[in-house]
This record gives sequence, C-alpha cells and structure tokens, in this order.
Amino acid sequence: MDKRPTMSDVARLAGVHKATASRALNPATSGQVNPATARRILAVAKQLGYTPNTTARSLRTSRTLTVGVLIPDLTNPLFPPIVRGIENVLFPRGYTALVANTDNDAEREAAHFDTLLGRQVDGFILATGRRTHPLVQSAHDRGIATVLVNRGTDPPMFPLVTGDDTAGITAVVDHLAELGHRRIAHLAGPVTLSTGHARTKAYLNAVAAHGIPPSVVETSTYSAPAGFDAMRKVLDAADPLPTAVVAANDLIALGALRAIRAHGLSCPDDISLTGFNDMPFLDELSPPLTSVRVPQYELGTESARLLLEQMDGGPAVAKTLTLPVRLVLRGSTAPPSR
Amino acid sequence: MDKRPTMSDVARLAGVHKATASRALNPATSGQVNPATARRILAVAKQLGYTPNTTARSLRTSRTLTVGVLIPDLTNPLFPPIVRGIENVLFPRGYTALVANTDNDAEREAAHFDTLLGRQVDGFILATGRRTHPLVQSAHDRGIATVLVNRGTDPPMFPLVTGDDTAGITAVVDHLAELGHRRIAHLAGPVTLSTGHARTKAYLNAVAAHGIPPSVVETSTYSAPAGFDAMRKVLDAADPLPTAVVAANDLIALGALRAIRAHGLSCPDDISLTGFNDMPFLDELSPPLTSVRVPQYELGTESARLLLEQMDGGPAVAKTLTLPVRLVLRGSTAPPSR
DNA sequence: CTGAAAGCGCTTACAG
DNA sequence: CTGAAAGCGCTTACAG
Repeated sequence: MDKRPTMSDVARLAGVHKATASRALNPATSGQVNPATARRILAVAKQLGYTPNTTARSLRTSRTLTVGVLIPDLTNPLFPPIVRGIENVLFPRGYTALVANTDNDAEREAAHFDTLLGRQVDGFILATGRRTHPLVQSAHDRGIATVLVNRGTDPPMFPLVTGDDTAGITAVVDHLAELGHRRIAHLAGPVTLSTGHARTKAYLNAVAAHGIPPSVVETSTYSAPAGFDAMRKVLDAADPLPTAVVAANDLIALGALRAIRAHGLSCPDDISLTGFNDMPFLDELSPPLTSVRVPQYELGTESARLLLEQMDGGPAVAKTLTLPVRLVLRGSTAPPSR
Repeated sequence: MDKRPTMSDVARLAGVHKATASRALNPATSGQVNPATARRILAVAKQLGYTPNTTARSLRTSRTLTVGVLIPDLTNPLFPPIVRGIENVLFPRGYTALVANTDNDAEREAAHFDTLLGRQVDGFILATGRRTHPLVQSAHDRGIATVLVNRGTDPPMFPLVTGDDTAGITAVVDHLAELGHRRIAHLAGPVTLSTGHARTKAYLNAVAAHGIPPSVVETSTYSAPAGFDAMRKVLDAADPLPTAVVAANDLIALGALRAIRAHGLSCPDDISLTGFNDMPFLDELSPPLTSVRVPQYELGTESARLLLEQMDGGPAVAKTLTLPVRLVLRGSTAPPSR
C-alpha cells in the first residue's frame, strides 16, 4: 500500500511550484498556465496516477460537493428511482450523494443528520418529511440549502417536489364512483406525513362531491403489514362492508389484499382495491393492481435541480413543484357486485 | 447563514487552548483532560452547537471514515436490503457509506470509482463484480481495503460474500425433477458475472445428474425485458418445448412469465417456472413464484464486517463467505401436464 | 505566466 | 494536565 501521490509530488516531478500544478490540474484555472507547462504537469499527474485529494480541497474551499440524502426506507420501491434521479443530476455537476436510511426512526434520522452536518454537506434532500419536523427546522435555522421530496412540512420552509396527491386520489375516487361504487373506504397513510394528510383530504373531498359517506382507517406506516391490519379493522367493523377500498399507497394495498383474502373475500369480485405510486410489477399481481403512477425518477431529478439552484446561491423559496400523476387502470377495480 | 463555530471558537470561549478543546471533545482522548475543564469545554461546545469538522479531521488523520459502495442497480430489489445491512453495521462504527449506482455501465462505474478515490474512502464494497474486473484489479493494486458482495472475480482477489448459488440451483432442479420434469431449460444470467456463471454451472451439473439434456439461453442483463427476450427464444426454437424453466433470477423469471403468456401458454399448467433471490411480493404474483431465498440483509452485514476487519488492519484474504439459501416452493411449479 | 505564503480546521508528538 | 507548534493537501490573493 504505497502512499498516494500528492500535488507536491506532481509539482516536484514536473519542476514547477505546487501552486502552478494546482492551477494546471483544475480545469477552471488551467487557462492561467502556459499550455506547454500545463501539458507537462498533466502528463506527470497521469503517470503517477494522481487523483486530487477532495478532502483537502474541501477544507480549503469550504465546499465539499456532497449532498446528504435522507430516505425513510430504501426497500420501499418508491425511493430507489428517486435516489437515482437525484444522483443522475448531481453527479455530472461533481456532487456526491451521501444516502442514508432512517428506517422511519426519528433518532436514527437525527444521528445521520448530525453526521452529515459534521461532514459539511453543502445541502440536504430530505424524503423523510413529517408535517412538523425538527430536522427541517434545524436545517432552516442553520441556513443550509435544502429541498424536500415527496413529503412536505406544514408550514412549508423549503422547496418541495411532490406528486399530485390530490389529483391522483380524486381520479381514483371518480373512477370508482363511475363504476357504480357507493361505499368506498380509505386506508389512510399516517396523518403525520404530508402525503397521508393530503391524500386523506383529497379522499374526503372527492367522496363528498359524489355524495358518498366517508370512511377512513389510518395506518401506522406505509407498509404491507400496516395495510393488512387496517384492512382487517375495516372488515371487522364495517357493516355493510365497503365495495371499494382506496389505499394510500401500493404497499398498504398489498397488505389489504392479503387481509381481504384471509377474510374469505376476493378482489375485485367482492371488493375493488386501488394503490398509489405504481411500484414495479403491479401488473403481475393477481389481480393486477389499479394504481396512480407517480413520476418517481423525475421527483428525484427535479429536487436535485432545485437544490443546485440553492447551492449556487439562489434563495430557499418554499415553493412547491407538483408533478402530474396518472391513473393506471388494472384488474383490481370492477363494478360492484352487490 | 452564520459561519459555523470551530474548535478554536469553543476553546476561546472556554478559556483553553484549542489542543485541549480537541482532547476534551474526542472521547478517545478526553481522559487526558482535567474533568472539570472537560466539562466546561463540553458545555461551551453544546451551547455553540458545535459539530467537529470531519473534513479537517480526515485531512489530519488521513482516515475519512467513509466507505464507497458500488451498486449495479438500486432499483433491483436485491440490492436495497444489502445496502441497509452494510449501513447498519458501518454507521455505529462511525463510517458513512457513499452509495453509488453504476447502472451496470462500466464507464459510470469507473467515474464513480475515481470520484470515491478522490474522496479518500477508507474502503470499498463492490456489488458490481464481473468475473474479470479492472476496478477490482485497480483497488487491489492500490492496496485499498475491499470486499465483494454477491458477485466475485476470477481469480478471487478480495473477500467475497455470496449466497450459495450452487445449492440454490441444485435444489431447484432437484425439485423440478422430482415433480417429473424431464425437459428443463435454463435462462442464464450473463456469464460475465460470477453469479450467472455459477448458476449455469450448477444447472448443468444438476440436470446431468438427473440424466436430463441441458438447454441454456443466456440473457444480456438481470432484468425482466432480458428475461422476456430469452424466453421468447426458447419458445420459438425449442421443439418440443420445455416443461420447466429455471430462471437465473426473479426479474428474468418475471420477464419469462410475460413471454409465456404472450405465447398463449400458462404457468404452471404448460410450463413450470422458478426464480432466484426471492424478492418481495413474489407471493402476490399470479402464480406465486417459486424462488430461492437469499439472505440479502446478511449479505450486507457480513460484507461490512469483513471490510471493517480489513480497515482495522487485517489482511485482504480472498476468502469466500457463502451464506445458506433456501428453496421457497410456490404455485409456479407443478408436475408436467405433458 | 509563476512562485511564495498564508490558511482552511483539525490532531498529536513534544515540552513543560 | 495543558500549551505551542507543526503539518495533513490543497487553493488563491498577492507580487513580480
């Protein structure tokens, strides 16, 4: 394990001062250097296998070209495409994304946040928003460039990039009403999350518009087990049973599907079911799940773009960028049989 | 955006030299400091909201406490649990994982590798192995602590943590043979990957042991579209058709399932089908897919542990840690009808 | 166009 | 137990 060559090594071998080597090696300043000298320096650098030490540069410039990305749960298929979108915009600009999983745990999240602060990240992209969120407040107090993706805070403090929750849920309810459903229940996401809140509100407005009585069961997390539990509550309590169920996301819908089967009922014959996000392979389910396609990758790219604006010195306006969603009809929704 | 407080600020306010502040703030050296003084320094640090600048520390200690993690495709459900396993072992030890997506693209991968080298990572965990892999060679030449996960190189140069490909495929073929299948095809993963290679070899040995003639179609990538194409080739060429198909992973199996349907056939009535990895929600497919469960999370934790050993000064022995797998029987496999 | 110098924020051997 | 000093590998205003 040889010691890695430094800029001084390159300079010495090229017979120049390290300041000159620095200028030659940095594309932004290489114009200041005599072309022949620059070429010689580049050649030596290549020969030595020199890579600039980003750590030293960061210390000097007080910019690390890193961005902290906090994700609640990477195994939720919603998030990997967002991460890729973020990375694909950030990387060509020289930034490295420091992705951390919080497991939906406030303590882990705070620990990661502090670590990333210590690592002097130039900005944050937070997918872990809760409507009231101490970390977002903290980032705001410190004046750190930040963008929220998917989940926002109330009141908004930073730019937010999100799918159109309201339009998506409204389209779902309209579709079910059109099929003839008059008893439509909602398995809500956690109301502590802006998405859970927004989708519930949209559901309430949409059923009201159709003169349908509301029926909401809140889940504890966006997960299949939570969906299973919530659906069981619906099946145990409701009389008569709903003929359609609007789940706040696909994972909840998958859990609900299991509960419906466990209860001896079938989808869509007894109960129509819808999800949200349109995660991969819903097509292959039995039945294929009607869902709302959210442009996940674009959620990532747009949030990265907004963060770049801020890191380039733009103001942190708490604007909301809402991306369009699309209802994807599949076999899990059908006219009611009762 | 106030300037963040430095150790000198803390020292000044506490009335000590910054060296003393440094000792007090570092748990490993705080024993060298008068307890009362240390307490005062800690209090000032807290009051100022001081967080040590990891960048500066790294420059001084020439350890960044970062690990580069190269993942071929984060949207392949195999990888997120691995990443979480890695993170959950590394984070408590003070390490931050720098996760990068390579999109199965050698150029992107090299670019990320160089960036991570520039960021002075203390080690690498590579899930992007190909059997011959310039980056792995490069890491080896530079003497950088490295562990391969899931995919190895030939010859081995670093520790590898992998699921038991051979046992998994053998169990699959044995199961199909037991059901009475005598025409069993294999949709192989890319042979440039150790997993594709190992699974194909296991398939060939297993069918030979049952006196079944081999039939292999190689896919270009571990993806559903590639599985679709490969299965189409089988359906177009083979006469008679196989009664069972062993796919090299779940995504390939999903693609194959689509091709089988598109061809007017049904699974498992006409063709039994198996996957590998046991990604989430295979239970909910129609039919539920028989697969081989790989302990993905443990693949991550074990590889992180092996990396920590190396970074703590242990040798980079090219040992292979093989984790046990388990055949999970579901509805996609049944006795042959013909 | 190039060099000499200062300094980013830490840590750590060396004195005392 | 504490301080003074050097130095990690860069960048950049300042001279020339």
